[in-house]
Amino acid sequence: MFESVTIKDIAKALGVSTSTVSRALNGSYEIGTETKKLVLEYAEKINYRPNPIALSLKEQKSHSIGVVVCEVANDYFSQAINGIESIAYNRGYHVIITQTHESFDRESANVKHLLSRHVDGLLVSLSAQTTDTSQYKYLLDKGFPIVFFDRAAPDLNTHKVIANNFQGSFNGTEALINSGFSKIAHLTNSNNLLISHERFEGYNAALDKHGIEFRPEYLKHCNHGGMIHDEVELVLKELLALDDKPEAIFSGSDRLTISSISILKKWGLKVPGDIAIAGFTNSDVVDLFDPPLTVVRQPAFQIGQMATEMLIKTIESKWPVEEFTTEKVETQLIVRSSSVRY
Amino acid sequence: MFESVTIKDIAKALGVSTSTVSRALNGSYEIGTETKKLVLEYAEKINYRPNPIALSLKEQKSHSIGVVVCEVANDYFSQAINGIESIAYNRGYHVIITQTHESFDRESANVKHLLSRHVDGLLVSLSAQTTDTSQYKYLLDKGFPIVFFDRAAPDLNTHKVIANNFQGSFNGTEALINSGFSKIAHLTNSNNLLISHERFEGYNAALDKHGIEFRPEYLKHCNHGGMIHDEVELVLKELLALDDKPEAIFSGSDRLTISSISILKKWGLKVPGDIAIAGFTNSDVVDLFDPPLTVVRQPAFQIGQMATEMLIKTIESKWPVEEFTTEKVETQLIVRSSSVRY
DNA sequence: TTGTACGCGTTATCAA
DNA sequence: TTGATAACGCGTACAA
Repeated sequence: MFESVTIKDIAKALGVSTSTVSRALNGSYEIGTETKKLVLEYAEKINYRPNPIALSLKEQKSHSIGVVVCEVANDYFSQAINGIESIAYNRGYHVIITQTHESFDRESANVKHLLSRHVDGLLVSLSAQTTDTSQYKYLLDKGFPIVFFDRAAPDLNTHKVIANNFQGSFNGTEALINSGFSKIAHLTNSNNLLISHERFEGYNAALDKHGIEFRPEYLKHCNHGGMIHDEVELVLKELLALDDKPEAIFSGSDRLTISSISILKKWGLKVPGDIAIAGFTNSDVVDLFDPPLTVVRQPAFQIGQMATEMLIKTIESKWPVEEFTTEKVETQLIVRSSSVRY
Repeated sequence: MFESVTIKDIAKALGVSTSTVSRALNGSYEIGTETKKLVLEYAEKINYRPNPIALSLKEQKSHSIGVVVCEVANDYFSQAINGIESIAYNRGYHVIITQTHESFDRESANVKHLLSRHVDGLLVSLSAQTTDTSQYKYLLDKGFPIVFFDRAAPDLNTHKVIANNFQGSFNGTEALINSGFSKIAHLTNSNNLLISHERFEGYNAALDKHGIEFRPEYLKHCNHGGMIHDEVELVLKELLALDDKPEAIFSGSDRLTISSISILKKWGLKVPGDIAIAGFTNSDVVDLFDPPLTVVRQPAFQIGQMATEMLIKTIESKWPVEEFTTEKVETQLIVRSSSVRY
């Protein structure tokens, strides 16, 4: 079953040359019909499978794609990887996953490692720390296929697949406003990330639409410098120490949403009640919170699929791609009682 | 950066032969000290990286390991994959992940696919549907390295890494008993899975220790035949229709725990209150349930790491392994107020 | 100490 | 229509 049958074995068994076998297998027409049939039947019989490694060496393609994400054990990314796998599998690619743990150094090391593995292309979601995108620029300039998903580099000219962060954030914030809150803080990821900007804009636009003035002291970033829990704790302390405390928080990330609730509960505050929370998350158990959480969900699986399709298309197109597209995928707002004013 | 530098390039640049370069790079001592130095310095300078594909072809090793799990987007498995990746990465292996979605057919297709990819070994967690393990037996008999983790085949003689399901289940059930429940149902995975047996035994032993009689009608399996949600709904209906309804449920799986709570809440039942729940899960947000859930957590990351280490050790040992080990990893009981009797 | 030649499995090019 | 051969990048047995 796993000991490899090669075209040599077939050639020897059938008394033909390896090139004949190769031609028969690859459907080339410059071959005798009966010879072809013979080879195909025998190949089928002994369950011949071409050796992908030899193919790779020959074609100078690894048929693998590299994935750079911050964390695998994360609802959003595990769902995205699911989507990536599903497409890659069908197209005959395999996927090498690497994690940055939000560190720029690990991110560059991962990219180098993947390159030394001769991956045919890269699927990247930037780390929160990353500001220097020159390595990607370098690769892109040489025509190396890279597709960014979710956390894209704003200045790089390539394919991108991202959620409609503006709209998602707008909707989530508006849900809080609709249930009577006007003092709404915004807790979000590193300012380095484009998604943070987009989500802030959505938040801001929602305030604007409802005639609520934006207060700079209500905007808090977490840069994932150290332990996320400590960072969130600090930021929440600052928010609660304000003269005019926020009544609600709209959170721009899964991890921040969960951390916040956890900390606030630890402090004995009721969520909602003392303070309401809504935010981005892809966890499917937040529905079971009491009360269930109002969330903005990203179509992670679909984003993974789209990015992978784009990447493979880019890899397999012989001509350098001229037109880069940015796909925006709609988010889903799920309003639950957690954003209802008590 | 990504255009490959080969030993040929180095040889040409330095006016030596490729074998000299190869020898210098591989630290062979039958080479002139200054030649060696020269080569190494130049290789470093132009950032030479051996082509892993050529190496694979030469060595008849792919330096990759295949992973078979039911689902990536699952707390337990994404954490396990994290562990797998961390070890594999360090040891120079990469990881090809496939999903069964609990289907036996997909499982065998995945194994075949991984084999045709020439993976050096397999890390397998069986699908809930799988009863026929002959394909693994066949491979193992040929000396192909396979390590099972979590969901192992009882009848196969190979390395296994599993959580101490008995103890975990015992502890979880006892936590419910300690808070005053005696009518405790057990909801668990397919009877095909060894872990289901072990978990049932743990549950049973806890009842036994506390002089509680086991009732067959309190034991319910979910076979993942169709939609898990529907299956759980059916099973819960049966439990609640009993003359002597259970006061608590000890659940033997992440998905079942979450589904149950979701359905019971949908029916307007309070959890706990009307019925208490405790169970296996690796989700880290169940702490935020109100009240927080009593759970048994598996050290998924560690299990992934151990399984990968074992597999790589098996792959790299030239002699067929005689002694197969079964590693038991302790689970962690986290008692929360959800198992307190109201 | 170094260079030449071969093989790993495959496809492509050329010759027969 | 088919076969022999080179090439992909590497390591290594063997020859020098």
